[in-house]
Amino acid sequence: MSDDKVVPLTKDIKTPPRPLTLRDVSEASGVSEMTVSRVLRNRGDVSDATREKVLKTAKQLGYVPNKIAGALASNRVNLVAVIIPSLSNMVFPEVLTGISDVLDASPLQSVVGVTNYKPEKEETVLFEMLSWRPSGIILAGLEHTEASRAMLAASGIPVVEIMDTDGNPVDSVVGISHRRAGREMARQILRYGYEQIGFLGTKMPMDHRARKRFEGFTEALAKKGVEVVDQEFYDGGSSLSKGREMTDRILERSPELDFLYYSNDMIGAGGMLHLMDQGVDIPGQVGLAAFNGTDLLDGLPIKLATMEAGRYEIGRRAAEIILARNEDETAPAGQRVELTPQIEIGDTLKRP
Amino acid sequence: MSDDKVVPLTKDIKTPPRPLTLRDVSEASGVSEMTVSRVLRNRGDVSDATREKVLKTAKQLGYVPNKIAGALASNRVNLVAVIIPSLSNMVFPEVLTGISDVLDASPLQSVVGVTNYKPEKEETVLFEMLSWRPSGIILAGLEHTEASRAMLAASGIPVVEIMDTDGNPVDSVVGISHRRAGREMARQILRYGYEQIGFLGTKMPMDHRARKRFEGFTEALAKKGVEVVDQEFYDGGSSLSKGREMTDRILERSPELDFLYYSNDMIGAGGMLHLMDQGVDIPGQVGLAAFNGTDLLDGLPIKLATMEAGRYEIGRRAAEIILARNEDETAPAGQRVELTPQIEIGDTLKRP
DNA sequence: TTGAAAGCGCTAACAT
DNA sequence: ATGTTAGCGCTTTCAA
Repeated sequence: MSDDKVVPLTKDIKTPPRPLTLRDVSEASGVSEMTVSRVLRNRGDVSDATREKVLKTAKQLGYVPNKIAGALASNRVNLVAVIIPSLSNMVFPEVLTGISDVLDASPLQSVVGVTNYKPEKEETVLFEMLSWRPSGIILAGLEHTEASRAMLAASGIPVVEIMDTDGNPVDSVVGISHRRAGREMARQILRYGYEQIGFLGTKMPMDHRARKRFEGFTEALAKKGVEVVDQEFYDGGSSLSKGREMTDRILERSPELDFLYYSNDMIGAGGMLHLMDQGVDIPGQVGLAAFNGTDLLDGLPIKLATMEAGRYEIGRRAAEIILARNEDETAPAGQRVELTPQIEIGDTLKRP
Repeated sequence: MSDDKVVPLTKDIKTPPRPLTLRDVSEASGVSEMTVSRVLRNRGDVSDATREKVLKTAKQLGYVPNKIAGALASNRVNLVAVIIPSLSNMVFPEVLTGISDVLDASPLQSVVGVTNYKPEKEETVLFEMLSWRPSGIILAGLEHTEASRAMLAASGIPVVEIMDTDGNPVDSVVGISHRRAGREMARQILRYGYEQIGFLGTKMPMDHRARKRFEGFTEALAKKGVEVVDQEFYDGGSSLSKGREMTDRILERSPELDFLYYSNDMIGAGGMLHLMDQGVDIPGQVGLAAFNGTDLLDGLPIKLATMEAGRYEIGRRAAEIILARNEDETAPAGQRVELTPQIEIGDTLKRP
C-alpha cells in the first residue's frame, strides 16, 4: 500500500474553516438574507427563479444552517427529549424505535438521555435537556425526584411518562399497569394448579416496575391463600447465565418449588435452559413464566411463557401525543393511555 | 380512589409560563446579569456573598439556563453527535455505553442519531446534527455518501469513524479490521480440519463490515485452495429463529457441509440450537462459528465459537479522542486505533 | 470583584 | 415577492 492513498481528507484543510452563515449565501447569491432564510425553510412566497438561485449557491458553498441561532430567534426547537434508564436492557431500544418511527415523518427529532436507573442522574440529565428547550419530553416511569417533577411541571412543555401507569403522572402517561400484569400472571399460574411459587428478579428498589409486578403478583396469590415460597434477587444487567445461577440457587434452597416467576425474559430463558439441561420436566415438574415478550424467546427449544408488554407501541403512542401537542396548541394535555399486556402461554405454563 | 388524588400537576399551571431568563434572576437577586452568568458557570471571580445570593435565588425561582442562547453567544456546544445504523442490533447500544461512560466524566454529552443502515438517511441525520454545531462526531463505518464525507470534512469538527478500519477515514478511526477478522476465523476453521464450509449472513450491500469479513474469509480459504460451498442470506433484524430457518435451509440444500460461519452471534446461536434439536453432533459432524462476542452466548447449553469485537472499548476510545481534541486544541487529528479481535474457541469449533 | 455594551446567526414583524 | 429592522438570551470584551 502506497502512502499517498491513505492521506486523510483533513490534510487539505488549512484553517478550521469558519462555518458559513446565511450572510455568505446571501452575498454569493445576491439575494437578501431574509429571502435566503425563507428559501431554506420553505416559508413564504419566493419566486422560482430566486429559489433555485439560492438553493444552488447554498449547495455549492456547502452551507449548513445554524439551528442554534434559528432556535433562539424563532423560539422553536424541533427536539424531543427522551430519558430512559438504560440502553443495555433491550426493552428501551424497542421503545426508542417506536418513537423514531413516528417522529421520522415529522419535523421533530428525538434526543436520548440515559440515567442508569439513578434518580439523581435522571435529574441531571433532565436539567441538561430542558436547558435546550425541547418541544416535548418522554421519560420512563412515574417515579422521579421532587426536583425533577418540579422542573417538568414548570417547563411548560408536553411531558409523557411511559412504561408504567400505576401512579400520578405529571402530564400524560402511556404504558401498562404492572400491578395488573403481576396479578394476571398470578391468576394464570394458580389456574394451572401450581402452588409452590418462587420469584426471581432484580433488587426491587432499583426497578419500580418489577416491584409493582411483584406486588400485584403476591396480592393476587394472597387472595387465594397462596404465598410466595422463596425469592432470589440480583444486581446489574440481565443475562442467560445469571438466570441459570439464580435458578440453581433458589431450587437448591427450596426444592419443593413447582413454579418460577421471573421478572424478565432474559433471566427466565436462562433458567429454562438450565432446567432443561438438568432434565427437569417443564412444565410438569416445574412451570415457568417471565415478562416482556422479547423475540429472543422465539428460537429457544421450547417457548417460555411471558407477557408481551407492547414496548414498540408504547413508544409510538407517546411520540404521537407529543406530535399532536406540537401541531395543535389546543390538543389535550394529561392524556392517559393504558395498554393491555397479553399473556403468551407458551410451553412452560400450562400443565399438559 | 377519589378524584382529587389524580388531578395532574399541570392543572395548577395557568399560562404556559414564559421560561425564566438570566434577567429574572438578576432582578430578583439585585445582581447584574453578567455576574449571575458568572456564578452559574463558575467562571471568573465572584465574592462568596454574591455567589450564594445568586445561587439561592436561581434555585428558588427554578431557573433553567437557556443553552441555546449560551451556545450562540459562546460558540460552544457541549454535544457529541453519534450516528449509528440501528438500536435493535445489540452491538450499538454497547458502543453507546462505552461512549457515555467516558463522556459522563466530562462536560460533553452524546446525542444519538439512527440511520437504519441507509446512507441517504445517514446524510440527512448528519446534516441535521451538524446544524447544531456539535463539538465532535462519532459515526459508524467508513462508507458514506459523497455529500456526507464532504460535510464531515468541511465541518471543522473532530470526526471519529468507528467499528471498521478497512478504508480511508475522514479524520480519526477506531475499530477492528473486519477483513482480518474474517481471515483469522478462516484459518482457525481450516486448522481444525473442516473443508466443506457454508456462510450465513445479512444481504451484503446493507452491511459493509459483514461483507469485509466475508471477503477476508474467502480470501484466506482460497489461499488454501478451499471455497465456500454454499451461502444463505437474510434481510431485516437478526433473531434466533431466523438463524434456525437459515441453517435448516442451507443444510437441506447442501448436506455435505461440515462447517457453518455466521455473520453474527444471534443467528449463530439460533443455528446452534437448531442443530442440537436435530441431534447433530457439534462440532464433530458440523462445526460452528459466529461473530461479536455478545454475552447472550454465555448461558446457552454449549458455547458457540465467536470473535469478540470489543465494542464497548471502541466506544470508549472514540469518545476519548473527541474529548482530547476538545480539551486541547493541539491534540492530534487523524488518529488511527485498530483493536485486535479475539477468537473465542468455545465448544463448536475445535474437533475433539 | 462587578458592570455596560456589543453581538453571536438567525427569524418575526413589519415595510415596500 | 423581497427587503429592513429589531431582537431572541446569553457571553465576550472591555471598562470601572
